[in-house]
Amino acid sequence: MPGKRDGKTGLCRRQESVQTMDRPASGGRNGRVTIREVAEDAGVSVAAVSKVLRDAYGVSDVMEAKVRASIAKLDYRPHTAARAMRGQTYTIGVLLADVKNPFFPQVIDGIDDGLAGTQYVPFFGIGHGSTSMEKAIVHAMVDRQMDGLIMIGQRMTDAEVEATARQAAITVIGHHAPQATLFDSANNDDERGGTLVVEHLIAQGYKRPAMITLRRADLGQADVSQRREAGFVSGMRAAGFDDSAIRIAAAADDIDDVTATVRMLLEGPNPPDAIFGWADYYALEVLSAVRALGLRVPEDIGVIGYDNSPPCAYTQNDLTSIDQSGREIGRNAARLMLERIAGRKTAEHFVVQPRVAVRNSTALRNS
Amino acid sequence: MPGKRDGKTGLCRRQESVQTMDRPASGGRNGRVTIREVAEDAGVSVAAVSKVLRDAYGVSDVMEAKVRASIAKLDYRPHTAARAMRGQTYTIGVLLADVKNPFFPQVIDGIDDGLAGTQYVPFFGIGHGSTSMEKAIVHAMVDRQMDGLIMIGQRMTDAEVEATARQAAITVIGHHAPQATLFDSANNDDERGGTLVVEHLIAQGYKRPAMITLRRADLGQADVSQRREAGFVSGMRAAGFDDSAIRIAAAADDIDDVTATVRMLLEGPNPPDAIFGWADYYALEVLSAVRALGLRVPEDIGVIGYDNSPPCAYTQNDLTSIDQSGREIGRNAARLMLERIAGRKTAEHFVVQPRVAVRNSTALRNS
DNA sequence: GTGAAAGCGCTAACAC
DNA sequence: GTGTTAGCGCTTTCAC
Repeated sequence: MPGKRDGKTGLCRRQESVQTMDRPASGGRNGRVTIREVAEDAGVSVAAVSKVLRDAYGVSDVMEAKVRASIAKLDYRPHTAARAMRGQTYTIGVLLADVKNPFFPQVIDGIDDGLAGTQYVPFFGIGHGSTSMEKAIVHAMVDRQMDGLIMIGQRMTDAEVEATARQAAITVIGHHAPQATLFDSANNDDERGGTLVVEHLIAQGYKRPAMITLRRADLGQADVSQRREAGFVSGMRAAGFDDSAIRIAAAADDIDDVTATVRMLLEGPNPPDAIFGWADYYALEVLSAVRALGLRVPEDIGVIGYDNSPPCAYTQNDLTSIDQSGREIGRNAARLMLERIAGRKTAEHFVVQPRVAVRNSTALRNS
Repeated sequence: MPGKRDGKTGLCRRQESVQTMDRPASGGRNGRVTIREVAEDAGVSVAAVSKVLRDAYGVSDVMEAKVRASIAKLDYRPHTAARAMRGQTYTIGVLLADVKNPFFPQVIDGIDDGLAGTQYVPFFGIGHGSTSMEKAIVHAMVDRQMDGLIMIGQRMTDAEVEATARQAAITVIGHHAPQATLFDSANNDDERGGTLVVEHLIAQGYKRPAMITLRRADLGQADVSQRREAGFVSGMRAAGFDDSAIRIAAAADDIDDVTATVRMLLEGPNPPDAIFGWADYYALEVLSAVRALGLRVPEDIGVIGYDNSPPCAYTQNDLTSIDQSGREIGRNAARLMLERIAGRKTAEHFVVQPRVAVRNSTALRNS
C-alpha cells in the first residue's frame, strides 16, 4: 500500500504499551471501546461480558444487568473482526446476480424481514451477470468469514455451490436444486409459472404465443429461465401445439439485442400474436420494441412478463405478469439460513406457487 | 446461540494444539490454508509472506517468486478478519439509500470500474429510505472495520457523517457538502440541473411548469432533491415567474402518493402544463398518473425526469431527463476513496455538469 | 456462577 | 533482506 493512515494510530498503540494506570481517554485503537473496558467498568471479567454478548449460558441476572448497563453507558459495540477470529461474524452475505432486475428489491425486503430482530446483518455483493465475478464475490464473502450466504439468481453450478457450502451456510434463490443436500433453496415453481403463461394467453384468445428467453453461454437446467422455458414448452404441448410451432428465441441481456429479437420474430414468417418475456425486465423491453414498431398492445400483440415487479403496474406498461411472491421467498430464505446457522444439517427446499397477475397487456378478449 | 456448527472445528483445533510434527492434511480451522503454511511451503518466514501480500518494501525478487508460487499452489487466500485485527480489511462499504432507484446501478458500475485492479472489494448495505436504518448499516460497516464507506443518497447530517469519518474514509454521493473537510464527495451540479429543467421546458413552449419533489421529514439543504428545488426556483425566477406562480408539490416515496399529488395538481385551479419529477423514478410514476387521467404526453402535458436512467429510453416512457453521468460519479467516488485510504488528509469535492437528454415527453414544439 | 488465560491468523516493529 | 515475536479484541475451555 502506497501510504498508511495510522500515524495517529501508531501513537495510540505506543501509549497503550506503556501501560499507564489511568484508563486512556476513550478506548484503545481507533477510539473504540473494547470488551476489556466494559468488563472494568462493570467490575466483572471479560469472559462474563462475552457471555452476555452471546446470550450464552452461565450468567446471573445481576451480573447481566451490570454488564448491559456498562455496554449502554460506554456505547460499546463488539469488534466484528475480533469475533470472527474465534466465533461468528453475524454477517450474511447476499449475492445479487445483478442490480437491474426490478424483482430483486422485493426479495431483499423479505430477507430484511426475516433477519429483523436478530444480530445478523446482510451485506450485498453484486455480480453484474458474470459468473467469474460471482465466484470472486463468494470468495470475498468466505474470506470475510460471513456466517452464511444467500445467492439470488446466481449461475454457479451445484458442485461449485456445494464446495462453498463446506465453508458457510448457503441458501440459493432463483436456482432449482431439489436434490441438493448441503444447502437450502427458496423458489417459486418456475416450470408451473411457464405453463401458466401459456394457459392465460390461450384463454385470452391468443393463437401463436412465443417466448423470449435469456441467452447466456453458461446456463444450466437448474436456472430459472430454463425452468420457465420447460414450463412454456409443456404448456404449449398440452394446448395442442406441434413442437415445430413452439418458438423460443434467446436474447442477450441487452436492450438492443432484445429489440432486434422482437423484430426478427415479428417481421419474419408466421409472426407470433403474443410474446412472453422470461422476466419482467425483458418483457418491459419487449413492450418498448413492440411499441416502436407501431403495434398496439394488446390488440395486435399480447405481452406478458414474469415476477410482477412494481413497474408492471404503471399505466404506460400495464403489463400482465406471473407473481412469484418475492417477499415471501426472501423471508423464507432468511429463515432457512438462520436454521442452518443454528445447526440444521439436512436440506430444505422451499417452493411457493406462482399466479397470474392480469393486466391490460394481454386483454385481447376485452378489446 | 442455540447450537454450534463447529464439532469438527473443535476437533481440528485440539489436534493442532498437540503440535504434531506432520503438517495437518489441509490447513487449520475450517480447512483453510494459513499464512504459516504458505511460509513453510515456501521455506520463508511468515513476515515475508505478509510483505508479499501487501506489496510491502523489503522482499527480494527470488523470495517473492517463491512465495507467490506457494500461494498459487496452496490456493491460499488471506483471512480478512485476521488482517482486520492489525491492518486493513480491503473492504469498501457502500450504503445505498434504497435499491429501487434506477439511477444507482450506473453509479455502482462506476464504483466497480474505479475499484477494478485493486484488492478492495465493495459490499453494499441497503437503507430502504430510512435514516435509522442507514445509521445501523454505517455502524455495522464500521464494526466490521471496513476501510472506507461510500454513501449514496444517504440523509444523515454532515455532523453524523463527520463523526463516522473519524473511523473510516468517507465519500458521499448525492449529498452536497462543499465545505466538509473530513470527507469527500462526488456529485453532479443538482442546482444547475434544476435550472436546466426550466430552461428546457420554456424553450419547448411550456408555460406553467411545476415540480414534484421528495417529501421526507428529515431532509436537509444538502440533499439532492432540495438542491434541484433550489435550481428549479431560480430558473423559474430567471424566466420571469412570480414566486407565487412557482409550484413545488412534495410527495412521499410511494406510487399512490405520487399519483394523488399529480391529480391534485392537474385537477386543481390553474393546472401546470409540464411536470418535473425530481428523480426518474418519480417521473415514471408521474407519467403513469398522467396517462391514467387520459392526458396525452407531450401535447397536453410535458413530463421530465432527472438521472437519465435506462427506463427513460423505453418507447412507452420516452422520457426527457437530466443526465448526471452516474458512472463517472461512481468512478470518481472510488478514486477519491482510494486516495483517502492511501493517506490524503484534505477534502476533495468532485462535481460534474448535468445536461439535458431530450426525448419525446417534452416535445411540445414538434407535436 | 465466575474469571484467568490460551489462542484465532494476521501485521509491523525490531533485531539480526 | 530476512526472521522473530508481540499483540489486535474477542471466544472458549477449564479451574475454582
